[in-house]
Amino acid sequence: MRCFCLNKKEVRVRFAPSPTGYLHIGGARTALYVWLLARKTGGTFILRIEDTDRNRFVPDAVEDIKNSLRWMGLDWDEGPEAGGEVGPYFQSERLEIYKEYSEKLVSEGKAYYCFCTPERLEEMRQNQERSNQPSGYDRHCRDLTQEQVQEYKAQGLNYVIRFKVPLQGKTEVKDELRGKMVFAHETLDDFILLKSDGYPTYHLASVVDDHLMGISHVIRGEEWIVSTPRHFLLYEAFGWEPPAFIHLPIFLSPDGKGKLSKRHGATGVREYREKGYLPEALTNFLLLLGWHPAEDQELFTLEEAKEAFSVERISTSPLSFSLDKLDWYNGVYIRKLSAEELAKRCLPFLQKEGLIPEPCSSQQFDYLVRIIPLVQERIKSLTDITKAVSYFFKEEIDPPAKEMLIPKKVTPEETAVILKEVLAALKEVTDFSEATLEKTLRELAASIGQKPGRVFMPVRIAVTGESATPGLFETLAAIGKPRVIQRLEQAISILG
RNA sequence: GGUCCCAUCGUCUAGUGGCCUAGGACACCGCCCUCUCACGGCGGAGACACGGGUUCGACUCCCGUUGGGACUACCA
Repeated sequence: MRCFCLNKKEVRVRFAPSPTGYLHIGGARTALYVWLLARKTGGTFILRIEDTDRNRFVPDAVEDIKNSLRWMGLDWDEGPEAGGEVGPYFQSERLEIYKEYSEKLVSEGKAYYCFCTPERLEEMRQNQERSNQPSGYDRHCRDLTQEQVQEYKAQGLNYVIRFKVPLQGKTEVKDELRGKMVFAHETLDDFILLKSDGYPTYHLASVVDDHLMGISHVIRGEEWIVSTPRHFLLYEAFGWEPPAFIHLPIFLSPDGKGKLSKRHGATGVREYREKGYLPEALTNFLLLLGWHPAEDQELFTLEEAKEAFSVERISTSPLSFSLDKLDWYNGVYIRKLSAEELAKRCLPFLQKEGLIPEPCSSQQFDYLVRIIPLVQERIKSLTDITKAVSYFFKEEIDPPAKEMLIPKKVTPEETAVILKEVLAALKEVTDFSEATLEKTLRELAASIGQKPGRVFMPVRIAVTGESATPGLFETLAAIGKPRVIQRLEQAISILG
């Protein structure tokens, strides 16, 4: 039975991404849950940048992470730009702290200097693999004497600091969702705390920082479960009380094979943004990926999620997600937007396609706002807007193919006659409004003895070049008489 | 290989021993609405991995099997 009781002490939680790439969709889900827990409990949400890997550092990753979080509506109380009492919030600026704490463990005999070269380690690993032995450091330097250490240091050899894992016994760790897990010490090796470049490993840095920053709950991906005993061992070595741990189920690839990775399409939040997804849709989608409300409910604003969220309803099984649901959410939220708001959000996509100039005149924008309601329930992504409105903005459309203009079971000649009748009738219309156009065209169809559809379809294609469009009359009205006449004439000449 | 985690419709999930003939959502199929497409409405198909226990009674508890996954770096 899961039981999650908030301690009396204040909730301080952190999202601690590593700037080795753009904000990953899985990271975004973690950030969401962490933020939700903070907001739900009136706690503090901290953003901490774990930039301790100099080799994989990506220069604009921090910017991307901050932008993506903001785009999703997740604000942080402490961290980069926000400041805070327990900074700095970049681990690369806390090197002295890690050095101090790791040296402290060495002096207490709980950690030791290791001078093994990468080459030796590599060879050891290969031997272990070849003989099917469990992998792990062979503790070659664990029992070096003071003198040996001094000598190696004097020689200028590179060294790391390793944690001295007890040879016997076991460590019991607790996950708030999964309960207790036991790890025998024999299965743990003497992991590195401080690398030879003076940077800490994740294990050291996260434990030290979580303690120093007063973190109450660690929410992180399931891939960290097997490292948790190391972290408990560290808390114990320092004499600190460990926080509560909550491991989130990982995202599997849509084909169910392995972790979600770049091979399986978009993994970065920015990619979803560029693909025309709304932040409302993405967060709602992510919210229900691994968490479920007490009462069935599919639609959540961030505000509602803040109310409803609870750690104990997070699921534990790994999940492979399909984007179908995200597309559905996107459509739902697109339909909820006001015409003006949707127009604003679509504008960059239209400008990128060159359909609307940059900067956009107020007339252009007003026209867009007028068109939006016609296509609003027909697009499921912001990128769909360009195709949906192109014939409204273009002065001329590409001539439709002849076959396309001709309905089934109708001859080209008959189609031409119909379009000519329509052309003649529309030329007479002075009030080019939806209502008048509908009345005119319906009466015309009746007078020439044609079913409405037989008349409307060729007109639709002639004027838009598309067989699927918004309602014909509102479309004609929005395109305007001159262009409608011109496009009808173009179609008639194609048939002629 | 070793350690650990997980297991209900295709997908996300509800389910905490009798409320389950297993509920919802997306996707799928059909019908309705209709000038096309969409939206919307109605309906349909679709799952408790397997085997042992425990119990008057298991989707629910225990064990095993199988399957999936994570980790196994001077990466996080």
